[in-house]
Amino acid sequence: MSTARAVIYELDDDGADVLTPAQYAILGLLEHTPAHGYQLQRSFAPDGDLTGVLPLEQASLYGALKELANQGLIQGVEAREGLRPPKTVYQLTPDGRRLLASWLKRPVERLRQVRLDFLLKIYFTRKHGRRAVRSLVDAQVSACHEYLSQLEARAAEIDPDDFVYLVIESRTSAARSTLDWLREYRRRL
Amino acid sequence: MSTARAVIYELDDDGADVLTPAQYAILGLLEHTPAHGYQLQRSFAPDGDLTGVLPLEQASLYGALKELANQGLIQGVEAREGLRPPKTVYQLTPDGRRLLASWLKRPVERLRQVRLDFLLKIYFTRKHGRRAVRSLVDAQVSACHEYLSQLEARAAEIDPDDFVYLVIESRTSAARSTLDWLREYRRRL
DNA sequence: AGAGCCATGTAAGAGGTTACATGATTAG
DNA sequence: CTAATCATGTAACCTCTTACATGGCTCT
Repeated sequence: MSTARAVIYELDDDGADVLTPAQYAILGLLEHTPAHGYQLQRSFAPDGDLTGVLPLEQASLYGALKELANQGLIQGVEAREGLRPPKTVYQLTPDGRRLLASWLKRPVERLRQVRLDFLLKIYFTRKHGRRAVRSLVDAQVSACHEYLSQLEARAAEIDPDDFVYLVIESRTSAARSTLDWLREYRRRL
Repeated sequence: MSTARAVIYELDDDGADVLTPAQYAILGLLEHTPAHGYQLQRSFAPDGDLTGVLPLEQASLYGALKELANQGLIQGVEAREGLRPPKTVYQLTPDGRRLLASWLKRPVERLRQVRLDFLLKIYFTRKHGRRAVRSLVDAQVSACHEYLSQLEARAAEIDPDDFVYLVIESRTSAARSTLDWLREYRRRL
């Protein structure tokens, strides 16, 4: 309990991710429909929606569920059907719901997260309607734009023959094309 | 010894990476000048060339050196200066040299490796002259091009309203811009 | 009767990070 | 004399992955 509250405070402070992408994904999947481990696993399986975005082994999934329950973000209830081994059906707690909501609103910080965490956020935000998606994309565009400015400022200070320049340049080009892609996506929304 | 040979065979078979990027980087640094751990550390330190490309903790560095020595890819000789604690100066073995050369020639497989492993290869290949760099970049352009074709083929089979389509599209755009960057770099060589 | 699905977990190992431990030399 | 630098390592911990263990149910 108190651990979960501490988590929320941290979030208010610096807005950093306190869970792994997989853990947020689980919260997202539980937002509208409670489920047990095996059901969740299907979302990450070869023909599930999240394949390709986020591979998640079965062992990691059950580990994540236990961890989320420990932190008071989800709550499990045992359900029995006949003589089968009991399954634990999980649902979000208020804390979990808050944490998910704050994660969904926040754009990702690093460029490489755009192709993973950001797409994940889009996936769950879609269920909140187009306006929510637009606002997330806008926030991400701003974040990428700022990142790009920082890179360009750094590049200006470096000798173009230096290896470091090549590295920065590579990142700059990646940031620009990510920005282009985001804007194009935004345009179509 | 026999371990190292097995490694070489594996390489000939499927051309997969058998070492971590950090380990290859160490081989690369040792190619022309033998060095001890503390010297190598400087290359990864805040003002070293490889900062930003490959962060490497000191504990990991010494761990990697031990592992490379175990595999017979580098060989260490103890050196003493006065009463100071002895330092171990490492140099490449013939096996290590072969493994490095084959890694340097090979383009990276995954898109996300372009911004790390590939730049690393460029860094070391530069010391072999412009022709070597050109040939590496050409190989990488081909690899990316093939990857892009595969993505486009997959995208054609998917319903554009599906979330998976968005994922593939994101990758496609990343692949295209990587390819653009590579070609632009190649043009300037 | 056997294959495959439902459903959950443990165990072992690899790899990486943080922190600590050691101790001499050099610069200010 | 004190701080920084030289130089190497160990120990505890965390996470992730692979593999195995369990056992009932459903369909053919």
